[in-house]
Amino acid sequence: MTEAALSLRIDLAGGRIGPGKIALLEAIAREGSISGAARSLGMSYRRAWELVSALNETFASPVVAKLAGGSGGGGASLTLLGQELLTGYRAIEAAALEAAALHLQELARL
Amino acid sequence: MTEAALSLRIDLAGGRIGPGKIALLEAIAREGSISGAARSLGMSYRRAWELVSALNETFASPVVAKLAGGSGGGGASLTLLGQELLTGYRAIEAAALEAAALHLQELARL
DNA sequence: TCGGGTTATACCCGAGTGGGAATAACGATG
DNA sequence: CATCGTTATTCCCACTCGGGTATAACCCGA
Repeated sequence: MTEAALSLRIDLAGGRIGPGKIALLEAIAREGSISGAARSLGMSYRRAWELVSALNETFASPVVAKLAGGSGGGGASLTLLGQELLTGYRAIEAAALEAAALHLQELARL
Repeated sequence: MTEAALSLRIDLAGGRIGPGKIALLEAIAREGSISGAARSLGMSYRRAWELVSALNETFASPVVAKLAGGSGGGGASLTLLGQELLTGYRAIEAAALEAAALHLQELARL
């Protein structure tokens, strides 16, 4: 039982990306819409929309593709860039976590 | 030139510890007082004191030893626990950074 | 006994954050 | 062309964070 958890934040040129935005991206991919993702995460639609907006501003091309109106009212999905961001972050997270696991246990028993 | 920087935050049972508190601890060790550390970091004494208070609440025993009054007005220094926390965090940071460096470069060119 | 720099603490206030609600725009489907 | 759930946007407001300020308490050394 490791009492200590590690959370990563990446500073890109366009902005910061942390666990919250990553979780939102995953929820969007899973739910198929921003509003659905917000509901799923217990977050207000307003905040989710703002986060997506910030995410899309972070890179040269958007990370989330949005569609207003249409069948089912529309929806949102990850662009290829968004999927790459997701897997990239998770890869960094996994590598960092594995490398730090030993030291983390040590620190947890302080 | 790595465009992407990584910052770590550790969630212990008693609270979270990130780059800010670690920098403060280092400044206290270097300056010998909370107020000196605050000045050094361009931070208000009020905030520095609050961070130290939060840090000391995080663990069973204090991380910063404080002394009011006395020669030079008093001062503050790191306890043994505080020094261990510092080196532990830096070790985790170094390990995580090294492990993630490759993936970070990849992500930076998105 | 006084000075001085520190810790310790309370108060006010501006800025930023984010929720809640309301409303418009959208567009495929029936 | 009406419906429906979504995106998009705008208000208002409570809460938090942190700076600034002020003041007390502290205690060694001169």
